[in-house]
Amino acid sequence: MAEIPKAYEPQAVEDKWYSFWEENDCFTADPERVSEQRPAYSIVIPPPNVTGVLHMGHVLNNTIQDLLARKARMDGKEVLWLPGTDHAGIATQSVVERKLIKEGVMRHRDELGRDALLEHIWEWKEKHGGIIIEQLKKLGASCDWSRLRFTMDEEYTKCVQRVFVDLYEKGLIYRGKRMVNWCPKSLTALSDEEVIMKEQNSQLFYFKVQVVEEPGTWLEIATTRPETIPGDTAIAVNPKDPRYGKLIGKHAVRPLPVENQAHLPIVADDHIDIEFGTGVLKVTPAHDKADFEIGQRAGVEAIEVITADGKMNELAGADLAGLDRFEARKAAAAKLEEMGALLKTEDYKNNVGFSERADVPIEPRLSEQWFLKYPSQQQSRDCVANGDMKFYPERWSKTYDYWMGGLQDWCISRQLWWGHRIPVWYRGEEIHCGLEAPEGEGWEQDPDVLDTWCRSWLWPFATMGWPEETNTLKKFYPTTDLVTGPDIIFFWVARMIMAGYEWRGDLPFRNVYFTGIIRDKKGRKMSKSLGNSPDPLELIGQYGADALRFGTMRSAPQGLDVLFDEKDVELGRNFCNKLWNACRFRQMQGGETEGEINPALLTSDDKWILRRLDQAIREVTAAFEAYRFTDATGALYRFFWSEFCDWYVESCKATFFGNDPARKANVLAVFDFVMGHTLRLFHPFLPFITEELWYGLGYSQDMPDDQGGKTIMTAHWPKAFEDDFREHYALDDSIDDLVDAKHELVTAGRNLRAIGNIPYAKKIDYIIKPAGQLDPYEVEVIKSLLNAESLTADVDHAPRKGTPTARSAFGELYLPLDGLVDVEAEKGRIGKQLDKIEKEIAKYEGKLENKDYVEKVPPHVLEDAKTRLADCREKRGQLQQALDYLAGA
RNA sequence: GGGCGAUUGGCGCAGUGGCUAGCGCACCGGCUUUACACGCCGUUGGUCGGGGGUUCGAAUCCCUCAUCGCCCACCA
Repeated sequence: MAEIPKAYEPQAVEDKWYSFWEENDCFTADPERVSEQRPAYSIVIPPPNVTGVLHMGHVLNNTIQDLLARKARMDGKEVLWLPGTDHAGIATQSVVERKLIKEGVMRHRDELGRDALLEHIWEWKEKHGGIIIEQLKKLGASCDWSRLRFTMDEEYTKCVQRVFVDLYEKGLIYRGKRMVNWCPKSLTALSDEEVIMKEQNSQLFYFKVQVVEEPGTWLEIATTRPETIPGDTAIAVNPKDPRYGKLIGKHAVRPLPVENQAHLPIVADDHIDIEFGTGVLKVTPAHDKADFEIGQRAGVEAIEVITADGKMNELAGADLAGLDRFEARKAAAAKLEEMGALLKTEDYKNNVGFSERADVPIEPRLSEQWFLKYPSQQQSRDCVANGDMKFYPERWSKTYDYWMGGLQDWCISRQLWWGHRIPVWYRGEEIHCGLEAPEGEGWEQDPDVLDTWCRSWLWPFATMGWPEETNTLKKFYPTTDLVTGPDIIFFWVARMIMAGYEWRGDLPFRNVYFTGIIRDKKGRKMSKSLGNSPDPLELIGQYGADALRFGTMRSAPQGLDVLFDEKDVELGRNFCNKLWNACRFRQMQGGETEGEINPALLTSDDKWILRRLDQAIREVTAAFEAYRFTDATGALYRFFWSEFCDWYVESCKATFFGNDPARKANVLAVFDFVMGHTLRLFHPFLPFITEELWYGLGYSQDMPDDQGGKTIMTAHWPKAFEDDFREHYALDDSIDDLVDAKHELVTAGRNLRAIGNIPYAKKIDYIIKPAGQLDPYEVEVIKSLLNAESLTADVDHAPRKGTPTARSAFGELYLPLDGLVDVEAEKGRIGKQLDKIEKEIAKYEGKLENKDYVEKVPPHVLEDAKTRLADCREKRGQLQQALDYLAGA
């Protein structure tokens, strides 16, 4: 740190140290090093989409992971932070398909064929796949890049197929024609979790049907989907409904299609809500989940009238066939009206399921798909309920438990090409499930691929070499922490837990930290269309990665959404600069680095800052244990800025600019001790600048050279002071009282300047009347902190009238100036304080006069109240005296 | 329809029965004080969403209402 710039310049520093860490294998986990003394710590990254770019959500999520990883290294653990990317089935395929269509390469994927399309996607992946990884490095992420995985890697693919085969053999996977959520745009089935319910402004159509057996009797039906009438195969009513009981078992005429007006049985079903609409439901088993079940119970057939891409087919009749489902709705309503069957239409708000990716209404559809019965359900549910696995914030465990209690089979096949092919082969009626195609001619592999999450759920162990019992797997599984968003608690977290138990016989991670959602400062979700989503790389360029990390962490309380404001990053930048300059100041004082601290020469301020440091270590360490990162940054911010810089460093100046070399050397030693600890406490949050300063100040000298040199990355995490340490340096409680009183006096003394309207730079004379024995050092420091020309200690000082006075337990401070005081303003100020004190006194007097209070309150509270009252009365006396001084001035 | 969360000075948050309700930002006033104007010093500002209850004592516990947000749910 020969030439230290006045302001911290992050760019060069960041690149330099990241390369250094990588070159020295600082991020590489070695299972061989794991031992009882060196426990393993592991965390797997939630793999970002391979073609994605870094956004603020990634910043939040990965900063937290990096904090945990770096803290664990400093705790002396062998750390594996395992990175990777996800191939993101539908998302990636749609992006590439759109691009190819735009470029005129194809109009539809069928033109190109499976292999050619996959080639294009791989090409795209190679081109854009590395971006996000490089961006994570910019953020400072200390991942073990030598273990980078991709969900479409050959080995990973093997794992996915192996799992499928295993589940198939266990009888947990089956194929069946069932109702699934069908996306008419992506032409694939979706799991329930991929369907988003949205409220829609729809219409409720009322129409009538004639009862066959009772001419003249009509049933009124309310529906939102008249276009599916041709697919109706029954009419259902509630058996308890007195209006319709006698009609059960009879038939009604289905009005559409006009060329085939079938007779439908009127059936009873408890599911029907008597209150809703007319209490009569048209049953369309092929196009509604509930209707499908009613149809099954009633034993009626299912007639499909809508095609895979959402159009009406021939069975819908001449009037509707070929129309899009939404056009058909209008056409069907019009037809009913024409027939005189439409009674009325009402505006109606209902919830409609949308495809998460394609954002079009899904179509419940009868389709041949693969389904999975979740394995290891009970264990997975129990481990969270009984606390073996902990969720932070804890409340998500309720959500988890609720979902685990209502598991439905999972539709895992997708009619896409980009993904893991289902390892099943067919030949005529024959079916074979296995990793390889069976011997012989004519076998055709199932064309479908597996749901994205059906691969992601193996992430914690499939990335570690499973099914081989690799050292990595042995030492680092189960992982320690998982950091993810609560939006994928079902998609991913729950399924990983089940997979972990099923194939490893153990939970996949011990703690799950759920981040909040990043929003803008107005609380809106970040989105491209709103343009409120800042580019993290730009922020890093402008403020530095440390600033971004610190700012984000500082505003991300556990369990709440993060209202992100660029101001936070600016604050992080300012903070780094403050840290930089404090170290720069140290550097300017010269002297030996990290000298021995001599207990005999410690000043009250030295002891005080050591005590504050001890407190900060405790707070930050506790905050880490509770995953409360805002608390950690808050404690550090306060300690470093308010306590260390504002008070300690300022008080050091009395010594640094004085002429007591022994004391100066000692203060420097304390400074280095505190700074060395402070840098380490900051390192997980501010990896770059702390490393730069660690080296710059020479604190790395005593570090063991066994790993990547003398980096702060592996410096030991500070420990709270032991008793013998406190005794050795005489860090007893009385220090706080002394120094607090001193600070109070100084603040009050500075205030006297404001009263006298004297600029801080102007050297002035103060007189102090100490309350007790006064150490010359204290006089020196107070003088320095007040920027006083002189500070005369005078036990017997009797101030003249009109003298502004400041006081604390330390003593009284006078500013003997004439004509500079706005007496009335000062009287008002003191009067205000007096009012406050009077209220306080009244409150405590009231309390202490209350018999119940005195009898029932715990002794220490009673004592506190008495002390407090006495203090207030004394203060009142002082204030009154101050008023006296002013009077007559 | 169920469940969860939030409601504390202008903004964002801390504070889960007991000292004077804290912090950051913003605001206001003053400072080119030789680490830092990405800074320093000093102020101002809150009857803790409303109501009720328990208690010697409530921001904190209970009940209730309100507003906002999220999740779950097959009323067509």
